[in-house]
Amino acid sequence: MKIKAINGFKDILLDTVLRWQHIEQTARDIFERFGMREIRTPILEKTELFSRSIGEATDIVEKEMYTFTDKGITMRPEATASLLRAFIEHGLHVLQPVQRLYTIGPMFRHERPQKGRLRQFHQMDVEIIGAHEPQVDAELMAMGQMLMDALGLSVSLEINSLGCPDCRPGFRAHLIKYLEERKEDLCPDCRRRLTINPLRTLDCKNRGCKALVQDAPSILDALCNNCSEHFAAVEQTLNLLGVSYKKNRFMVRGLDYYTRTTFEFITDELGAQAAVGAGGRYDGLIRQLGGPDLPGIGFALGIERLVLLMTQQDNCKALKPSTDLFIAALGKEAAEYAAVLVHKCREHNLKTAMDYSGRSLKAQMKQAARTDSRYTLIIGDRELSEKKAILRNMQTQEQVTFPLGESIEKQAKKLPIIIQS
RNA sequence: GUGAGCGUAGCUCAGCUGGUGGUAGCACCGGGUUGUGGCCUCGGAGGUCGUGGGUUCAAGUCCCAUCGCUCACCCCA
Repeated sequence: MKIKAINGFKDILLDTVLRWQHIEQTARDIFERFGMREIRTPILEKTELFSRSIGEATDIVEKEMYTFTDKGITMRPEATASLLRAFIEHGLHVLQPVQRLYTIGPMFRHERPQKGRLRQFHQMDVEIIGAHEPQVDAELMAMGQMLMDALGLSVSLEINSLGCPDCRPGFRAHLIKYLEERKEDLCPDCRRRLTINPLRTLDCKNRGCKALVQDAPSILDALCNNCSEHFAAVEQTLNLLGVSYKKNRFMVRGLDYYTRTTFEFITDELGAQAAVGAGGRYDGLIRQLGGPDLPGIGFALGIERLVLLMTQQDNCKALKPSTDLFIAALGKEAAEYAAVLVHKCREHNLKTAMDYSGRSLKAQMKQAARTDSRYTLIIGDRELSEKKAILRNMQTQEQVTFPLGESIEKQAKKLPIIIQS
């Protein structure tokens, strides 16, 4: 029996890795322009950390966590909880009134895999802790949009407010009342949601529910003055920054800790998975986890989903591996000579390759083409005795003589100058 | 957890109502080009048809089971 990777866990191969690297590098660059600092936290945490932050009754905590039940530890299903734990544990708030943090890494959820959804998936997670100002909410969204633009991805930004402990319960009661009166018209899932998480009905894909919910009370009308002003200021700042967005009063969040502003970067090109990034404000969470009473806001981007989108929107043509120089050797002595020259060239910063199998020149040229080599240096025993190798520009097909008279060290210094000019 | 679909070469796939596994495409190796890649051309290598049972003279094909994968629901990045 062949051993294969387990379901929902994927190898990331060769060219695909280049897309990952490009996404991560672009993200780090932009995050750091916004003053974000990277932190890295362990993958395993006390189970309680997640149940307390994400919410005891959420699907994630109820049935999706990889938990070592005998040890009371869990593989993180998301990053915010871990990041806040580290923030609190190390008292990072005393270093700066506002901390801007990001982390990149794998998350684990035991869900049924499908397109854009895996059991081990990767997120880039950004959090701003200690700022309650709505400008920060908008700034974070603007940063997300900047990243999407830099990656050449076309997605849309939707925003909503979920209110706060002052106004959400009232709205919730209102909504329940409205839905109860129309219970017969709801899909079976929504009837179940009514008791577990009534806000979720706003998000239902069922056509009947969608229509029904159109006339349901709107959370945006139910916000208290503070939340309402906050949301208005977020909108105003987005407008000032030139970030386009759409208000979506039906957008809800799966995790319990969200308050006020929530937002999603969405696409309709990933099958059933719409969100490539999502987040929001969580003003009570840090205190709830035993830390100082500080507000926070953050969001996560799904790297696999970005890679899929990027591949689908065809924005990765330029991402190809290449080699500066391929050295083709013919004959035993030439091969020995070439092996040393290859090593020296690498010391001088050239991406250099050769083939040790002693195959025909044709085969070696083919290999050079396959590695997308810019130049090929041909050294046969004949060239060796005449102290003149042939340097071929693979693109223009021009060939010049390259003298082998000097020491290998000197040649290795000269080659980069020729090749990089 | 629920539902549907699919497992044939490294990859993408043909294979009709059962009758000897494809000169298929891509990739790989070699020749045509006596020492020059991409294009062309010729050849070569590569398979327990996911696995186990059953029906049959005969199963890649039909039936059952099992494993795996995919997509969708739920939920979510």
